[in-house]
Amino acid sequence: MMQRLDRPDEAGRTAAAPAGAIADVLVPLALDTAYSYRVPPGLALAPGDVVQVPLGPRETLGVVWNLRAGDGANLKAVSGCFDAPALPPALRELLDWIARYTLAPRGMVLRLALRDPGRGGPEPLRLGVRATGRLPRRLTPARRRVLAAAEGGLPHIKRQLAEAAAVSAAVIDGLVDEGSLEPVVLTPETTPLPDPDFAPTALSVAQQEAAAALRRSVAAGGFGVTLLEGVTGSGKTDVYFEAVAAALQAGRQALILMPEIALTGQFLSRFAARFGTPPAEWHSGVGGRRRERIHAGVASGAISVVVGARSALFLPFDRLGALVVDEEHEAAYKQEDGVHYHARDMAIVRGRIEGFPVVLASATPSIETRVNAERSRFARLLLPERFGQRALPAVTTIDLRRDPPARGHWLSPVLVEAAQATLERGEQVLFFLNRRGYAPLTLCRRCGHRFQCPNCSAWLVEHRFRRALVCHHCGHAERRPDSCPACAAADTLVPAGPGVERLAEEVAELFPQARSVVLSSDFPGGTERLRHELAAVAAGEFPIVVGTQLVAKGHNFPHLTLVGVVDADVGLTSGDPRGSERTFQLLQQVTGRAGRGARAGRALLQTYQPEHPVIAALVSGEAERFYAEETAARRAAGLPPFGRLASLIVAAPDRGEAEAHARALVRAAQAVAGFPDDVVVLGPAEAPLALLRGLHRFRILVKTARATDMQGFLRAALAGAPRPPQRIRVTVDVDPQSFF
DNA sequence: GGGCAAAATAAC
DNA sequence: TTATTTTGCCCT
Repeated sequence: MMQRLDRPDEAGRTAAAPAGAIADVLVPLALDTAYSYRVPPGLALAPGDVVQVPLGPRETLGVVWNLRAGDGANLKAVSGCFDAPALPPALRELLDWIARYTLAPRGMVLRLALRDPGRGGPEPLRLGVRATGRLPRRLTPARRRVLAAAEGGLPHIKRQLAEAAAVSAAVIDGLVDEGSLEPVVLTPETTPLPDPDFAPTALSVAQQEAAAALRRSVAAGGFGVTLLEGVTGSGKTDVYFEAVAAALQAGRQALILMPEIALTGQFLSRFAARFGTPPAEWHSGVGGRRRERIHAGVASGAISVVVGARSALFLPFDRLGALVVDEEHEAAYKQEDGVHYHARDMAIVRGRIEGFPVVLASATPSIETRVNAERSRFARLLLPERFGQRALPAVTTIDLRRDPPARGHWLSPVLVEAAQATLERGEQVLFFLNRRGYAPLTLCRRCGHRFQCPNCSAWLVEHRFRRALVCHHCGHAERRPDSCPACAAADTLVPAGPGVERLAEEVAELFPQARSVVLSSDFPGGTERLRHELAAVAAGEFPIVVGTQLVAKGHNFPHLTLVGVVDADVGLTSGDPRGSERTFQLLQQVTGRAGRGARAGRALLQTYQPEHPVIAALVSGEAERFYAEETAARRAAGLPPFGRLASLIVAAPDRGEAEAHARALVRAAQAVAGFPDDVVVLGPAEAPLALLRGLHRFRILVKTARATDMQGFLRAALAGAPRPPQRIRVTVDVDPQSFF
């Protein structure tokens, strides 16, 4: 694995500078500068090589960022070079760019692209068998079938050959003993490459036009961004598959990015149906050896298509010809710890550096992407209709002021009646409520005490199944007491408001004869069982589904014809600058789940504010109007994508300390930059992971609409701040387009 | 000033 | 990130 000094250079490369060379090596630590090392004679190095270098008293991994002449007599020497694929120049350029843009140390950005080479050792050799042409002494019918299947002398995997010949593995072993088959080592390249001409999909006219446009831009090569916008069910996937096919036909590679949650088996088989083989899969669940294999395959070109979550963006592709960002509006593309980056934006940067087209696909694009399309920075392709003449679900509101639920209930009689009728027709109903747990607030009906998180300002949410009060902000959990902690009265605690668990209780009472299931991210039994239940829902096993936003993503439910949104106002009043956009996207996706099977669907939104622009847009189907209004509102408020925003995040184990330091930083920033109104403390910044690590985080929002150099501003703010007191960390997040 | 733990800092 | 150095705090 390691090419040590005492071993000859197996790759056979000649040493770059025999007179003596110096390598500038970047190590994956919180360091911004590459360190210089002497290249020992006999070690052939090239920029991008993964090397081992001494660092202080230990040895560490690094990447050669630059090579230059010089004897480097006063420097430590590079210890060795790994047999891992070198980082292509364009990828190094991307990493430098991201470091500069996000103000992260270059070493931390490098970390994103390095996955411990050498760990796990070499790939275990897979053994296969190959026909030798020698006949066995006795030729039985079973043996005849095996030899027929193995004809041609190509190597076969034992199990697959046995299956193809409809015999047991014992027959194969027998033939090996006879010398008719010989064992051979299978090379990893035996994995078939996706075939762009395997099974082209029949496309609608609108799809054909969009696909042709994408094919043209991929075939022409060069950088460009295209927004592929299509209502749910319009067949965006089939269209961007054609972009992937065009890249393959041009002899190039393709990458499809998806939010991790959308990467389902359903998607992979769809890909296999089009290209004859599933793509390489890259996400947090892919571990060890497989990761390394994909890494190497991508670098060598043995892998031509990868489908992956945001980190796949840093794979060492050499010949990328197309990059698709599916569900581009998803917040999951934003990395919130370590290096703060938005994978969609960085995908575009990679496209610009390497010169290939980028496709952003969504039924509900983000505001910034729509603005970029309107300003012609992105091309826009629209799929306005559902595939196969299927109508979009009719969306109507239930005005809760006029048709309120019965006391202590949450479902309006109008919705209950519609659900009843749907169930009688043998169709499926989804009650959607984006609130986990039993009740969002617990209070004492004697003294009015409300349970609040000790760390955050949020209320504690009752989870009846777990018998706990949980903070959805930071993960803090405590046992639900029997008596009020404030006034000590017993049995006076009451749940206020509904969560999905409580809704399920009401549903069971209203429709006792119908099987129902509750689906949310805290589903008991973990991801495995959850996936199983989702499949059962898709198969129509549950007439009633009660679910949170989890059911809005990825899965297709062909039996679903009625979606009842129990509280359409959730998220509209939260004060989040992206609240309207998020709610619109979520409800559009959820209501779009109805009527994707044989029968038409409809959706009912329970709301107190039917006239709200988001609700009105959903009902009228005028997405365009929503985008126009929201864009105008953003422009007026100086919010993204019009205001330039960045943030400093101040973290410390102690809440008071973190806040005090955040305020000190704001004062320093104001003094240095002199825009008193454009620096605001927001906080506490939610960050479940940070809090699990025992850190409280405060976010300072820097809003500079004027043509100020954002980076200069931030550096000045940090430089002018008092020296950070002990145990406080400040991280910087520059993200003008997608702040929240 | 010793002994110990926590915090700060250098790493080519 | 990790190993080493410095600082802070309690004690005698």
